[in-house]
Amino acid sequence: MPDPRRAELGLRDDTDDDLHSAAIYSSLGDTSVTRPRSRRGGGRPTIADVARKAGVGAITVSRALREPGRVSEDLRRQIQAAVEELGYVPDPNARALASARAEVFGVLVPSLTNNVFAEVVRGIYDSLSDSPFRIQLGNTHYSGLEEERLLQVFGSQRPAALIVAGIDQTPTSRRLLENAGCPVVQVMETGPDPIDMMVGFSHLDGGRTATEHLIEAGYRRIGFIGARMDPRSQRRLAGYRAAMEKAGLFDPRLITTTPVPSSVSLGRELFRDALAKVPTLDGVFCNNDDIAIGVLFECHRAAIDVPKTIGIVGFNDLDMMQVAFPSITSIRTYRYEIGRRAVAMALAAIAGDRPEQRIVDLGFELKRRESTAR
Amino acid sequence: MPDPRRAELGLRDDTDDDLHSAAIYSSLGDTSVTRPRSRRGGGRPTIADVARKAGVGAITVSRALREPGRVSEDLRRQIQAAVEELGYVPDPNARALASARAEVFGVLVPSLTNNVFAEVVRGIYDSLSDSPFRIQLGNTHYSGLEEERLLQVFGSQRPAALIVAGIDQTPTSRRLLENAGCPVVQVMETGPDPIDMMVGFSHLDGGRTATEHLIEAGYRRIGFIGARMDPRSQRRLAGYRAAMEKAGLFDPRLITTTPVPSSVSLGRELFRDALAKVPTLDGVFCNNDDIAIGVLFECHRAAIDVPKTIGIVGFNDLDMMQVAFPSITSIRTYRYEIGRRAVAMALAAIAGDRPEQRIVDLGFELKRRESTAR
DNA sequence: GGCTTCCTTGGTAGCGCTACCATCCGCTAT
DNA sequence: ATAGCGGATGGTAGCGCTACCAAGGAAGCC
Repeated sequence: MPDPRRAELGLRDDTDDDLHSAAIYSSLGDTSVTRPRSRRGGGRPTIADVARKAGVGAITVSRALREPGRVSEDLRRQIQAAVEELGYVPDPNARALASARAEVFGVLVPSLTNNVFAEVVRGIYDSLSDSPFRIQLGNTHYSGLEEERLLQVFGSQRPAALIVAGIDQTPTSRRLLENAGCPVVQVMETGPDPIDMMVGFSHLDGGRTATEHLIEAGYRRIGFIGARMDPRSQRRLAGYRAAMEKAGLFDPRLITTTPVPSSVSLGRELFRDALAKVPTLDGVFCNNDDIAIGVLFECHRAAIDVPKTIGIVGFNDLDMMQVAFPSITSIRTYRYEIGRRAVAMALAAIAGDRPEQRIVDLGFELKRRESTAR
Repeated sequence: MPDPRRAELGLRDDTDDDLHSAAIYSSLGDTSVTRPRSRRGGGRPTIADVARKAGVGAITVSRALREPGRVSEDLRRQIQAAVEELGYVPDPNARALASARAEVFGVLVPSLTNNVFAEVVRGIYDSLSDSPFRIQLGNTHYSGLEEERLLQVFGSQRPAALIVAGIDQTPTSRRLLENAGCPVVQVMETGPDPIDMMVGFSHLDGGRTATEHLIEAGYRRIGFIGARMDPRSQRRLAGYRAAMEKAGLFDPRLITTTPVPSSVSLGRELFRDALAKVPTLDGVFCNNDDIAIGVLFECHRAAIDVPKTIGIVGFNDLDMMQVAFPSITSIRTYRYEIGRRAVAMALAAIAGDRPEQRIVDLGFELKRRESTAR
């Protein structure tokens, strides 16, 4: 257990120890004069300790650890042995300070609990787990201001790469990203004007595809139900609108949205609102799957037949959608893959071979299921 | 956009600039002799720049930023002005190196996508967003070995505090945590032997309460359905077992588990297995809400009446449970609050007033709903 | 008035590491 | 042989910041 007193008093408890150690050193006629155990460090072994034990220069230890190929095998082995014996672990802070580059990926997402971003983040973590890179995750809460603040904080660490969700950065955020001096990947969406690199798909096309599917299935009074209405939701709505207008079915009263964060219960409420507004509603394209599930449950509760009376389409295709009864049609998106690809592109850029394809569109897939099988 | 060539060649592009700047400085008879623009730093303003501009010593700037109370208001204002004019942001790496303490909270969770941990993490982030602390989030994938590895990595950064999920650390992990030299909070569960501090609740009691509720509602052949079966699931199962044995209803064939990660579709499959094994099954206590939702959908599909034929209880009480049709009884847990409380305790310990209550049990609540209203 | 005490401010010396350059060695080309 | 070259190794000098100590002055005390 960590010594409570140490933390309580805000003290580091090494002063005595180290005076002590220094005394021992000098009484042994050791090299304590040239390197008295510092009063400040936690007493953990440093690269100099390893170097001394291995009988080499500190810089050679540094090289053996970072670029093993540039050190002869003999020394490498000796150094490795010394590292293990001492339990040496490099100090990332010192490393970052000396090299002016931290082995850190900065990741900015608007939400931690939204399954969609959680999947992207998981892809990022999985891709980086065997690398020396750490991850600095920031939650912007869908706020441009918060994004700017976090970018400032992250930038001060000189990260190796930055991954940010979305393409609608504020001018300030954009400038911060442009001047970050490291690869930048915008994820979740594709767009015309990347800061550096992009991985995602077109939410507009997704919304359009979902809506066209409902139209083709014979639904006519198709509502759009959306919560949160972040830029990606807006583009799905734009896709919905485009499809509806093209079919001559558009009616603004069919749209029900709220800035409130999305949830299953909200889906249920919004659907009731929508039905109250347009009793002839015969289909809904839901902003996301949580909303769609809420709609489905409300249909059950109100004994509305799905897909006969109402057709339902979701967005993202969570695992739940294929299990639901009836199973729910949704737009399958590749969140995990987006995370993986973003890391792969960033790593390539760091390694020097920047991918020539700066914008990667991973697409989506319409999963037709029972909820629209009329 | 970051200069692609810079990253491509692995070069930093400041060499020319800085020779340049140095030349300008000296031609202006500036202080370039005492501080020629370094070749290495990114050319960003340092504390020395601020100090010079404000006409004070560097250490005073440092103090003004960290302990404003110890600097006169006059100087504080001057320094603040200089900071803003230069756009100075302290380098956290240099700070950590010099103070042997990084302003970082290390957080270890077994999963990033499991809503339960996502909520805890959200609580942690929200509690820390106005503090100077950054968060280092690690995903252990429910692996003790991975936890040890991450603890090693995190420890090398000298974090200000560590928050870890669960109480079943390996001996190595436990030793690493004990020697971390910072406050440690174990979250999600409570147990008898904290490493330092704990915030959570009793999963055993939760499992028992859920099961007792089913028994009281008149169900007899009550199954346990669980996926993943991490230590917390095991304890819920133990609670189930205790309740069933006490009522003389226990039968090992009623238990259906799998080490596979939990999901809604898995819930459906496990329920089918359970029913095939025990056709007289009349209730299920589900390891978590995803499983419960899967069970509910399968009941719909198979036209099994809930709650008449089968009673369902979930665990965690996601928002969805109250919206489902029928709404699903569940054990409400306070994940977000666990995250907040863990941070509050860690911050208190850092500040010096360690909470005298080292183990905080936030409890749970049985939410009775339609799925068990027989 | 002289002394202690506290408060404010600054100088110095690192924190642990790596960039940069120098050195040394063994080898090849002439 | 000897200059030239590339690879291996090491020394030096920081990276930007803060712990530690010292100094100076104001305020309080006898």
